Amino acid sequence: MLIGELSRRTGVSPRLLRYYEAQGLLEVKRGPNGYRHYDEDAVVTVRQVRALLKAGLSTEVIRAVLPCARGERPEFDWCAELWDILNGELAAMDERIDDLQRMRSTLAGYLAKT
Amino acid sequence: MLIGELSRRTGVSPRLLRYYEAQGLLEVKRGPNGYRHYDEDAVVTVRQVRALLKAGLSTEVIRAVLPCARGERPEFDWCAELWDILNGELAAMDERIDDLQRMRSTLAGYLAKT
DNA sequence: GTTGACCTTTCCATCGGTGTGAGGCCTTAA
DNA sequence: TTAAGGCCTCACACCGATGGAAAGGTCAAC
Repeated sequence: MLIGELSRRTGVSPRLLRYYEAQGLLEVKRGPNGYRHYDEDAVVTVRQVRALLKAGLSTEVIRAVLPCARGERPEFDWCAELWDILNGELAAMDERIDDLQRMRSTLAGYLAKT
Repeated sequence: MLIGELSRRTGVSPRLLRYYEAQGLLEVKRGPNGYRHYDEDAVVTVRQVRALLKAGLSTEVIRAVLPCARGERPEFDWCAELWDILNGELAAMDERIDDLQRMRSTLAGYLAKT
């Protein structure tokens, strides 16, 4: 399918689809026109990319995560390293959450004092 | 105290202290020189700002949060609104965490299948 | 009076995910 | 043949927190 259709089917702008491609997140073939031709899988891939971005991962991390998420080459040590990366991300998030919740109770305290 | 001292005492660069002021997070008086003069409270305020930033809040949200965090004017409806903002932030974070954890179990599934 | 430390403002840069627009090619239908 | 609409690349702009440089004012100490 062409980029417009993929855009419509995923709700992601063509601009971003090209960007994801440039970041190595999305494979695409070119017709003799130079037009991009995506296969069906692209829809799934784009959805995964969006989900991971929404989860706060960078495209760089996603590039590492994706092949594993797609079930390709689930090799041992390689995925273990990946696992570390993800755990690092999770830890960072947990820390942020903690900070936030601590502030929340502080604020709750101020509110209660009223 | 002058900006250099506040910077030393908080570990925050003068550049950022000026930025926080520009964002309306930090009050400061000027001497006849044009030099900024901070009072003692500024140290506490800066620490609060740093904590909230680290917790992932934007300066815009922090501007709304701060007066309440400092115990000033803890008025009802006003702080209720604030509460909504914070809950919104927390909800967004929880959602991101959820996404991330879902991806994590997906990945874990792939790993287990090996 | 000069040196050096400190302050001022203003402007430019960064990074990553996006938006937007210009200028141009391709294809199809009127 | 032309108009419309889809596609291409390239390039500039934004946001938000932060760093940094440049050019200049101020003050204290020697």
